[in-house]
Amino acid sequence: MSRATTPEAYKLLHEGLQTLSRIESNGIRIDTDYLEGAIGKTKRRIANLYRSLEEDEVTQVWKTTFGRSANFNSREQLGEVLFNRMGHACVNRTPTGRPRTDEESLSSLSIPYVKRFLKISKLQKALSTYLYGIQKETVDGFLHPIFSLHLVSTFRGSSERPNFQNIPIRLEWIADLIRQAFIPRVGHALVELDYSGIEVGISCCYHHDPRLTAYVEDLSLDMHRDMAAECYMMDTDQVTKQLRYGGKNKFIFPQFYGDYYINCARNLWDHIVSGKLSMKNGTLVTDHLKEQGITRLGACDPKQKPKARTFEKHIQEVEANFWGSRFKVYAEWKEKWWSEYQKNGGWQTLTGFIENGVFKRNEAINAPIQGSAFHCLLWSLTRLQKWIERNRSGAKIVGQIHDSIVADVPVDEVQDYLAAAKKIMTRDLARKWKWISVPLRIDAEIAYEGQSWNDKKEIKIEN
DNA sequence: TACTTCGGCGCC
DNA sequence: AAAGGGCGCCGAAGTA
Repeated sequence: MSRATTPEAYKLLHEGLQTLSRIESNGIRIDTDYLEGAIGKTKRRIANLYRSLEEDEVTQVWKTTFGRSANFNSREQLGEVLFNRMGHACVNRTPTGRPRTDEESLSSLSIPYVKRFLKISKLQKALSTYLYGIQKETVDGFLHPIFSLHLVSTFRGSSERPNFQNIPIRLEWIADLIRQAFIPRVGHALVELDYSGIEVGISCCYHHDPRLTAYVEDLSLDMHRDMAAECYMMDTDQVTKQLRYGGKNKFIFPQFYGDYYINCARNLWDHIVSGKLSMKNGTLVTDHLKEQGITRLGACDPKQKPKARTFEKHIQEVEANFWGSRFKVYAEWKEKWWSEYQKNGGWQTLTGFIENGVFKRNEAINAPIQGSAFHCLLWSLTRLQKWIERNRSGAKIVGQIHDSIVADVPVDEVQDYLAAAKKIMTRDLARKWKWISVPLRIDAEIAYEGQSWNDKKEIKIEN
């Protein structure tokens, strides 16, 4: 059970919902010709890949195992073929005891068939969830995703039919395929504004950890680079973009979400091994770690104590330092927040919402941060929509992705829109909520007329 | 045919 | 002491 307790909290949701209705009504323009072509091409690519596997031994075993009911899309059947018929060792199982057949488990087998199977899976996901998913919801060249405020336990928003909040972006070749379908209206540009590091910033408003606050305040500091250096035991000036990515997405964020050293060690290790990553000076990171006395990952078994000279042991120490020293105040806040929740059965967020119910430790600690961060976005969204109406702007907000706002803006209004949005999202919001104790920053990206969402490039905001 | 569960995977 | 926060959508497989 959760409620908007204060009048401001109620107003935030009430107005937010009206804004989201406007966004749904606006819709985003879709290049339907492109979509049709991309669907055809992707279908042919998938068919060709399957054809190239017809002679493979795995295909033959698959046929003798399943006969008429063979389904070469089925991961469950693949698991049966590989692990029970062909004798490959299954190291990963799901909670129900079935062999795990996710990308990570399968790619570690290094079987040519499997490599191609995974490629087909990626294309199939792109085709069914995205290309077809977008096409079947497009009406007269526009897509109108639904945006809700009542479905997420943390008070974040959600999106469906289709989900506008999980359009591929991480893998370039998939992003290329999907995002080209999203285009600006005639005479418009797509403008995307996102709060940089809003959840980390809002977390500081709860725990006031001085070291984390310093990272947020001082742009010359770089937490992700620093933690990559510590995890991979190198100087900060040896950290490449990819290694920084590992520090950020395989250590810092998982740690903030409540993960622990065993998973982090595994993922950090896999990151450098499967990517064959090097330091800036060209040395392979695995070779470098060897020089530092670390030759292997370690058992990564929760029941075993990590052994000396393993990467697992090292990351355990990094973790201990992370919470015991570096972000000690944050760690103390987590304990306090958790025990207060256990005592009271709920909490109140900085944005004026009361949340009651049964929560696990990690959920209780993350929910207020995630929800309050989204409320920053939601407030900005309504203010921006009001600015658009008041100024008779031709800008149309077309979507929201948790910490970002996507709008379709007349080309000659772009600078006005950017200036107004920056004022609202940073200065006005900080004035509205006095508890915001860190600087608010936004980044802007733009895709011009004739381009697509896939072409968005960073753009400076003039004050 | 309709529905549920599971595993998997896309995003923040 | 426990051990990854939040979603929506897909196909496969089983059940009603």
